[in-house]
Amino acid sequence: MRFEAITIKDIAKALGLSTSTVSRALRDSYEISPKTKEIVIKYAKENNYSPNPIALSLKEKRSSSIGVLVGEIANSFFSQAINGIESIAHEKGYNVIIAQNKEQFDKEDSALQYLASRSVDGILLSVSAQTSNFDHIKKLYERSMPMVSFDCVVDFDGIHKVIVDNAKAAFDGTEHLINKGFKNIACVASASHLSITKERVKGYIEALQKHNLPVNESNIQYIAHGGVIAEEIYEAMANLMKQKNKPDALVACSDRLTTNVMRYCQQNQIHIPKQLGLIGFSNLDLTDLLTPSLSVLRQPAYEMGRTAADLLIKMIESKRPITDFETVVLTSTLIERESSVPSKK
Amino acid sequence: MRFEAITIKDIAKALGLSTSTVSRALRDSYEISPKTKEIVIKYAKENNYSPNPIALSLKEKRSSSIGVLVGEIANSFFSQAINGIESIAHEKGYNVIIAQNKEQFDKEDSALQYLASRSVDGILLSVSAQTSNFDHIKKLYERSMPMVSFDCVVDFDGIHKVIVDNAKAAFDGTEHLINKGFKNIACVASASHLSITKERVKGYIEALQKHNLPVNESNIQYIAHGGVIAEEIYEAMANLMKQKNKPDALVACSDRLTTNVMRYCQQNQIHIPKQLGLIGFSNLDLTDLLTPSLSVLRQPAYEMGRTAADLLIKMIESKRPITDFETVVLTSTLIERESSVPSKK
DNA sequence: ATTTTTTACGCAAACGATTTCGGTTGAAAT
DNA sequence: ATTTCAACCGAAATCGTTTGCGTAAAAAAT
Repeated sequence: MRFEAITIKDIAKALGLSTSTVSRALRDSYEISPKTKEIVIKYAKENNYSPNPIALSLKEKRSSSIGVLVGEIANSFFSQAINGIESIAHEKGYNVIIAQNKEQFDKEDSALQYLASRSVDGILLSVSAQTSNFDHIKKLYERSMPMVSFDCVVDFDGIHKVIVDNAKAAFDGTEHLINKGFKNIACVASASHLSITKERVKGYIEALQKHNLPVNESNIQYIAHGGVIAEEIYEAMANLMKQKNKPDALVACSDRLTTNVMRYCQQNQIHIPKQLGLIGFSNLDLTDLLTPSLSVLRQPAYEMGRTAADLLIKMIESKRPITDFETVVLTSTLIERESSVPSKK
Repeated sequence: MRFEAITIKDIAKALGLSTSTVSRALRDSYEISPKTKEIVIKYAKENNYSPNPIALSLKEKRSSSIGVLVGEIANSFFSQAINGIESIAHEKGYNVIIAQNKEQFDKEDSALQYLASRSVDGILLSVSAQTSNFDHIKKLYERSMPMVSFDCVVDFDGIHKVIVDNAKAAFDGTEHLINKGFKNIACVASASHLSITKERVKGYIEALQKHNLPVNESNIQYIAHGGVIAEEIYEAMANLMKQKNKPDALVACSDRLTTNVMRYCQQNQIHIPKQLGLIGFSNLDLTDLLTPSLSVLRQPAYEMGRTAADLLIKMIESKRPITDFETVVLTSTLIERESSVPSKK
């Protein structure tokens, strides 16, 4: 059983006209008499005709759809970003095909092939935590597939990027902890090769240095899969906490990391913020409901999605090849709550 | 700038063959000599040819894509269900187009038109909280668009449905509270006209009746937008708590409702579970981290997605019209945590 | 050597829509 | 009466692919 729609041919036959006349009447061409137009439009409306988008795509050589490739839609940041992407895409007549990489390189690769083969007009992507080689992306890009990278961006030039002020956000978060009196601050970040990780760790280090605090390499833990595997974080936390000089606070560099750090602390009776101050990157809606309520560095996910989609569609619709590539940097927000403020005693 | 792929025509021209020969060679037809096949396949591989899916869609009258229309992807239940849908869809060669209704009728309607006009081969849908009239869905369905309804299902027959044992889940949740010693249990549910709401409220009432507890209509609050507007819940909670005979426990009938009930209690210094026991439907990953940790009724979202997608694809690929419609009922799980257990004192 | 069968390939139509080009009216202008 | 020119409409190409049908040449059978 398949959905059978009425075609322009059916209308032509029913009305004793040619398909070209019907097509022109529906597109309100000046070559068609008002009378004929009226008849055609009336008939089309009555039989709720709508043009077959596939036939149109074939003719126009465009599918009016864009692909979005992200870590996982269950991630609040991404679902918010997707909302932003869709708001722009729908406004401009594109539909959105979503694919997930689950922070795995091979899934990213196959999803990318998949999107390209489904002939999307362009792709928005945030690379997986496992991705250190960008050949698969470059290859597609060099075959002139319009692309915009956002959040976890690719590390080569010649492509639009939309990010937040990662270094500054991490700097602010770290400095915030310092200002609250914490002295030995650890950092849990995603895979070390990611630009986003490098920037955030850089901000963390700079804040320590500004305040003349020692930078201890063993206080920086990198999580290969970006937090989707909880055990990796538990292990990292165990490494941190078994040190002689245990950290008294921690900056977590992504959503998954932040929540899994909390989970570890809860399971191991580490009191936040008494034994460990915590601030983390997070776009979760529930951070205010946690105990303690979570101080977060929040990214403007919706805006990032909108910006990235806007850049992509401009690129798709541009007549000439783009040679001028932007890196749009949006600002994140520090929301101070309980987890980063030592309990007064 | 647009992504230009190599076509079968290009190969034909380059190799001095006809397009039909190339097509057949690539599809390994017996009519083509091994030699020719080899040449064609080699050339195709070298120039990484892949068939244009749009042309194929036009020819085959199918797009190999299915639409999914849900409340919002930021909702954990839906993002998990979508993961299940994608797992089946990709396995069977379909891609997934996601649309959101944001629990609004008009958005649902336009998204539905949108999906149909994008010529998806079938649609999976969970209706919005505002939807009490199903004409827009029926119309599409009668034009023989394959559809499967899941979670928040339509209220007419002749369509596959995938749901959980809503009444039983609510019954179990309510009985659980009763067994923990709560006596005056309220219920916060989504829009009253939804089948899912009716069933859950039914289960709630049955549990009260089984245990000879009075059913107090004013203890049942219906939330028109299903929880996306926090104020509606705050108002409902205020209504409940201003009663002379305040409830001592509460069953919340969806994710958003549950978390917003918690938020209300936190803002109004109502202690859970001391002043109000709480159990709620939720598929959030963080419910264990909340304070108190949240007792939940968890739906098998991933499995529901898989089941619904499987039914839909079977329907799409069926030769004959389906006349036998299933309602698959999966079981939800009660996870007991702190929010539903009175603090011992 | 002639006929029959196979093998291997090309032609053309089809899917649904748009668009270029061309043709037929009828009326106005000369 | 002839020319001109709108106004209106149709035929056909096009997008990329598949597929039924036709057919040349080669192989096999007579």
